[in-house]
Amino acid sequence: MLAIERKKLILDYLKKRHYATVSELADSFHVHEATIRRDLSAMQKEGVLFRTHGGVTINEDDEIHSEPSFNEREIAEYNEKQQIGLAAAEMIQDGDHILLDSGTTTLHIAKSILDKKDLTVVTNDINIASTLRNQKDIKVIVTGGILFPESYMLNGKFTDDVLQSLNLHKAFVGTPAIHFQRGITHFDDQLVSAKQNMIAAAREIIAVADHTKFGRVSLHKVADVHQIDCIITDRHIDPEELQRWQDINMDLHLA
Amino acid sequence: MLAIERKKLILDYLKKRHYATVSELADSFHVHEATIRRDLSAMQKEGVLFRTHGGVTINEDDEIHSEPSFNEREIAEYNEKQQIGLAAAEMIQDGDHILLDSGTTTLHIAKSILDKKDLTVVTNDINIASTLRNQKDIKVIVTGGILFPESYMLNGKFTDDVLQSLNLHKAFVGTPAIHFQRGITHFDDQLVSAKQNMIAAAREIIAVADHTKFGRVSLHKVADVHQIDCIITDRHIDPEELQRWQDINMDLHLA
DNA sequence: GCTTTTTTCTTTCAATAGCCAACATATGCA
DNA sequence: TGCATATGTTGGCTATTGAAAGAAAAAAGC
Repeated sequence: MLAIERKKLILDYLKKRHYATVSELADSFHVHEATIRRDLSAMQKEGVLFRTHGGVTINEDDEIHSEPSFNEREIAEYNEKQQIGLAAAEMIQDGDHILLDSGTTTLHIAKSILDKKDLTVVTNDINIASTLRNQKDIKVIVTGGILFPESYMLNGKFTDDVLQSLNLHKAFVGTPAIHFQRGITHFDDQLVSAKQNMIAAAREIIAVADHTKFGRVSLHKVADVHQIDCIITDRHIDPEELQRWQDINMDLHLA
Repeated sequence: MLAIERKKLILDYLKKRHYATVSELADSFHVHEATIRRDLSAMQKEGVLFRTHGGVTINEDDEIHSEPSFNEREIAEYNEKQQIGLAAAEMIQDGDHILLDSGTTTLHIAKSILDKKDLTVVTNDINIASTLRNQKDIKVIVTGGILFPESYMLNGKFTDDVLQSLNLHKAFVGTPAIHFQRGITHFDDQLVSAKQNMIAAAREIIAVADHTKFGRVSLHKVADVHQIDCIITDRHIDPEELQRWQDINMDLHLA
C-alpha cells in the first residue's frame, strides 16, 4: 500500500471516529508503529490532524471548529486573526454584497463590520449569522445545508444550490492550506465543492489565512492562484514566503 | 482510550448535566480516580471547567453564542414552554426525522431532545441549530434563507425551496394564533409561506402553542384545523377552550 | 462550638506504554 | 550498480497511569 493511500485512509477513519491510537492504526494497516508515527507527524505538519500521546485526533482548528480554547494555538493566533478581520473590513464598502466563509478568521471579519451601512452578507456559518443578526443595516442570508458536526458550518447540496444562485461583489474565503504555486487546497474533500461555489459566485475573491497556513499543500485542490484576487494575512508571515507571492504579483495585505 | 478523548467526553458530559463527581467519572471511564483528577486539573488550567471538592462543574460563559439579554418573548411563559418542550420530546423516537419551526417554544423542544439517538432535525432557526450542534447523534439541517431582523429565524425563497424538497416524519410548528374553527393564522404574511411548506413536508403535524395563543385569529390563514394532527399546550388553558377542542376530537396534550 | 471520622485531594514513586533518533534493511528507479 | 525513499529495529528517554501515604476538607457526632 502506498503511503499516500494510507494517509488518506487515516483521514477517512478520523472523520468518522474522531480519534485513533497509533497501535490501532498500525494493526489495521499491518505496518510498524513507527511508520504510522511518521505518517502522523507529516500530516500534523500539514495541519490536517493533531497528534496526542498515544494517538491522534482530527484538527478541526478552524475550518470546522469553534470549541473555544481547547488547544493553545487557537489562543496564540487570536490576535492575528483579529487583525486580519480589521484589515478585511477596510476592504468592504457600504452597500456591498459580500460572502463570508465559515471559520474563526472570517468570524473576526463579521465582528469588524458591524457599523457598515446597507450591507448584504451571505454566509454558511450560523455563528457569523448570529453575530450579525442584530444589525439593522446588514441583511444576512444563510446558505442552509447540513450542520457540520461540532461546528457552526453548513455544507452539502443545499449550500451549493444557494451559492450557485447568487452573484456577489466580494467573497472572503478561509483556507487551511495555501501555496504560491498549488493555490488553495483542502484536506477534506467534502468541503471543496462549497468553497469552489463561493469562488464562482463572487466578482472579487479575497483569501484570508493566518501565516501558519502558508506553504501548506493538502490533497484536494480548491482553486488556482490566479483565481484569487487578493490575500489577507498577518505580519508573522515568513519573509521568503512573502517574496514568493510578490514575485508573482499577488496583492497580499499584511494586517 | 486516549487521554484527549476522555477529556472531550468529560466536557460533553458536562454540557448535558452541569455537574459530575470524580468517582462517577472514574467509574464510567474505568480509570483510576487520580487520572480523572489529573485530567480535571489540566482542563481547569485551560479554563474550560471548574473543579470543586468531590467533582467538577462547567464554566460555560465562553460560548460565543450565549445571548444574556433574553427578550421579553423568551421570558414570557418560560416554564410553560419548558413543559411543552418536554412533552414534545416524549413524542419523538430515536431515528425520527423531525422539523422544528423557529421560536422559543420549539427551542425548548430542542433542549429536551439532546440525548436522543440517530435523530435528523430540520430547522429554520439558527439558535435551535446552535443548541443541537454538539450532539453527535443528531444530524442538523438548516433551511437557509434571509435572517429575520432581530431574531434567529430564516425565511424567504431559499427556506421554501429546501422545505419543499424534504419529507419528514413529524413537524413541530409554532404559532401566535390558533382557533378551533379558523385553525392556525398569522399576523405576518411573509411567514405564511414557510409555515405552509413545513406542514406540507411532514407526515404528522404537531402544533405547539402556550395557552395564551388559543382563541386568537390573525389576518393571514396558515392552516386549517384538519391539517393539524396534534396540539401540545400547557395546563393553564381555559377549560371551555379545552372542551371546544375535545368536541372536535383534536388530540390535545396538556404538558 | 469542638473533636472525631470519613471523604477527597495532593504528592510521590514505580511500572508501563509510548516516543524519538539513529541505524539497518528493503524497495524502486535511473 | 548507486542513489533515494520508505519501512523496520533497537535502545534510551519521556509521559501517563495506578497505588499508596500523608494533608486538607467536609461530614458526623457530641
